[in-house]
Amino acid sequence: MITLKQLRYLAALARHGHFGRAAESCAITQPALSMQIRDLEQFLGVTLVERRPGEVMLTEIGREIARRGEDVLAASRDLVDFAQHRAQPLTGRLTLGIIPSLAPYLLPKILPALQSQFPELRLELRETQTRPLIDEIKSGALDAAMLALPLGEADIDTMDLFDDLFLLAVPADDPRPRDKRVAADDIDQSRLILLEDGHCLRDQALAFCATIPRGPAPGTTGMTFGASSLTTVMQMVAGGFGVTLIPQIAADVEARDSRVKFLRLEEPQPGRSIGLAFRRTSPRKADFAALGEVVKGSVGAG
Amino acid sequence: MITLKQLRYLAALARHGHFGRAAESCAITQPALSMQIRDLEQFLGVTLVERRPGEVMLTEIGREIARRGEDVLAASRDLVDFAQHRAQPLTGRLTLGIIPSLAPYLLPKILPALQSQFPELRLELRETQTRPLIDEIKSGALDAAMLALPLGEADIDTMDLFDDLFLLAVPADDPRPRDKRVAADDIDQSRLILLEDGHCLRDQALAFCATIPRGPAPGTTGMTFGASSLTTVMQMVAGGFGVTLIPQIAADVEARDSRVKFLRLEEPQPGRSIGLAFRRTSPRKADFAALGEVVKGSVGAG
DNA sequence: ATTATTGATCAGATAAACTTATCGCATGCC
DNA sequence: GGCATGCGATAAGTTTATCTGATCAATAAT
Repeated sequence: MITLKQLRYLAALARHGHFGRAAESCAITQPALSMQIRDLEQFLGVTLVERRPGEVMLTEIGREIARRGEDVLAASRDLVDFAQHRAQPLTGRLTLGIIPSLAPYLLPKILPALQSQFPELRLELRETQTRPLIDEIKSGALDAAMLALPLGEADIDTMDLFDDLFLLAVPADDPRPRDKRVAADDIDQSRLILLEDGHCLRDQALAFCATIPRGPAPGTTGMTFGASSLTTVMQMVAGGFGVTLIPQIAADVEARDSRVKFLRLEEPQPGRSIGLAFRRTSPRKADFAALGEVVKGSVGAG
Repeated sequence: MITLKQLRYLAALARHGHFGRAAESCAITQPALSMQIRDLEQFLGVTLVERRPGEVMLTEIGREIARRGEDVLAASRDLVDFAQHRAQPLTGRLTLGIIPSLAPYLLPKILPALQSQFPELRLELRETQTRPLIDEIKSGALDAAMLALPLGEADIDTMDLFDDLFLLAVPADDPRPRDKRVAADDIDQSRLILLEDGHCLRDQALAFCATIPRGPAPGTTGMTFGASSLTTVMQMVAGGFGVTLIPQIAADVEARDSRVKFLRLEEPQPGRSIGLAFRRTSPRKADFAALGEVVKGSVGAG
C-alpha cells in the first residue's frame, strides 16, 4: 500500500530532479529517499524515475503520478488545516438547547456577542423544556443546553453560568411599596399564576411556595391555566388576574409594562441557577467553556 | 504528520461505529486501531470520536475529517489504479522519431495495427534525419526512434526490427531484364540520384557504390541535387534522369509507377537494418518490445 | 588516468506499528 | 447487591519499517 510519505518524497524528487537535494529538502538522507521511491515504484509496478548519470528524469508516468500525488497531498493538507483551524473553539455547527423561560431573555443578550466573537459558529437552537433537552443531549441530538441546575443526571456534566433571582411580579396597583421585601408566606397562593406543567420554573416556584396546597384552589385559574410562556403569564399579571414569580432576567425585559411592578423577596432570596449541560463524554468542552464566558460576560454587562 | 493508514482506520471506524469491528475489517487488532486513531486525534489536536459506553460516535469535526479522509483515500486509490493500468504496455504518450526514408512507407503499415491493438496509445511522431533523432533521444525529447542500424552511440540501446534490402530503381526502358542481378559495378555512378546530405540512406548507398568518385561528376545532377524525399528521387528516376538505390519497403509503394522498374542486386545483397533506438536507461523497454512486435508483424504481413 | 558526483546497496541502529494480555468502566441480569 | 459481559484503553514485548552511515559502481569532468 502506498503512503503519503512516499508521495511527499516523490514530490520533492520531482521538484529537485536530484535524489540528494530532494532528500535534503525532506530532512532525510539520500538512501532513505531512494528506498521510498523504489518501494513506491515496486508497489505501482511502474518506473517513475529514469536514473540517468548526472540527471534524474521523471518518466511520463512518473510525472503523472507525481501530479496526482500532489493532489493527494493537497487534500491531506486541507484536512489537517481544517482540523487545526476548527480546533479553535466555537467554530462550525453547535446544537444548543435552551429552556423557554430563558430563551427569549438570554438569547438576545448573547447572540450578538457570539456572532461577533465567533463568526464561524453556526448555532442551531432548540427551545423546549428540560426533560426533552436532557434526552436529546444524551442521544447526541443536542451538543448542550442552557437550563436550570441542578439536574441530577448521571451522564450529564454541567457548568454554572449565572444565578437568576426570582422576583414577585404583581399588578402595579398592588398596595405593597416597591422596596418591600416579600416573604413566601405573603404570596397569595390562590392568585399565583404559573407556566404549564413541565417547565422547571413552575416547579421551582412551587418549591418556594411550599405551603401552597396541591390541586387547583377553587375559584382560581393560576394553577390550572398553565401558561405556555412567561410573556403570557406577565400579561395576566398586568391584567390583574394574579401574581407570579419571575426570574430577574425576564423581569428586566418585561418591566417595560407599566401595569406591573416587581417586589424583591426576603432573604434567602429564591432563585435558580442557570447552567450549561452536556454529555460527560463530550469532546467540545472547550467550546462550552468559551460559550460560558460569553454568557457570563453578556449577562453581567446587560 | 498524518498517514493514509490513519485515514483508512478512521474511515473504517466511521463505517462501523465500533472499534473492534472496524479493526477486524482492517485485519488488525483493536488496540492497533485505537492507537492510530489516538495518534491522529493528537496530531490534529481535535477529538474525532466520542467514546460513549456501548456506542462510539464521531464528533461533528470527526465526521468532516472522515469525509475529507475519504477524499484523500479516493485520490490515492485513483493514483494507484492509474499507475497499474498504465503498467500495461503502450498506453499514454509515446514520442517516436522516424527517419524520412522510412516514415511514409512504414507508418501506413503499422499505425492501423497500433491503434487497434493499443487504443490508449497516444503516439507523437517526429520525422527527421538520424542525427537529430539521436540527439533528441538523448535529451529526452523523444522516447525512441525507428532508424537504420548500427548507430555506434554509447548511451543508446537498439532493438532490431527488420532488414530492408536495397533495390536498384531504373527507368522502365532500361535495357536490363527484370530478373537480372545487378552488381555494384553495373551501376552508372554518374547517373545515381540520391537524397540530400544527412540522410542515412544516402550514406548507405554511397557505401555500397564505394567506387563512386567523390564530388559531383561533370554533367550530372545526381550527386549535387540531393532530393529531400524518396518520392522525389523516384520521380526523377521515372523521368529518366538517372537511377537510385531504393529500400524494398519503399519500392513496394513506389512500384505503382509503371515508368520505373526495380532490379535486384547481386549477393551479398545490400540493405539496411531497421531498428528501434532508445536511451539505454529508458524505463519503457516493455513498450518498445511491444512496439517492435507490432512492427515485425506489420512488415512481415504487409 | 584521476577525481568528483551521484545514486544504489548493505549492515546496523532506531523508530513505528502490531499483537497479546490485562485493566477499568459501564451495563444488564439474576 | 453481586457478577458476568462488552468495549475501549493501556502495558509489555515483538515484529516490521525506516533511517543513518559507510561503501560501491558508474559516469563525467579534469
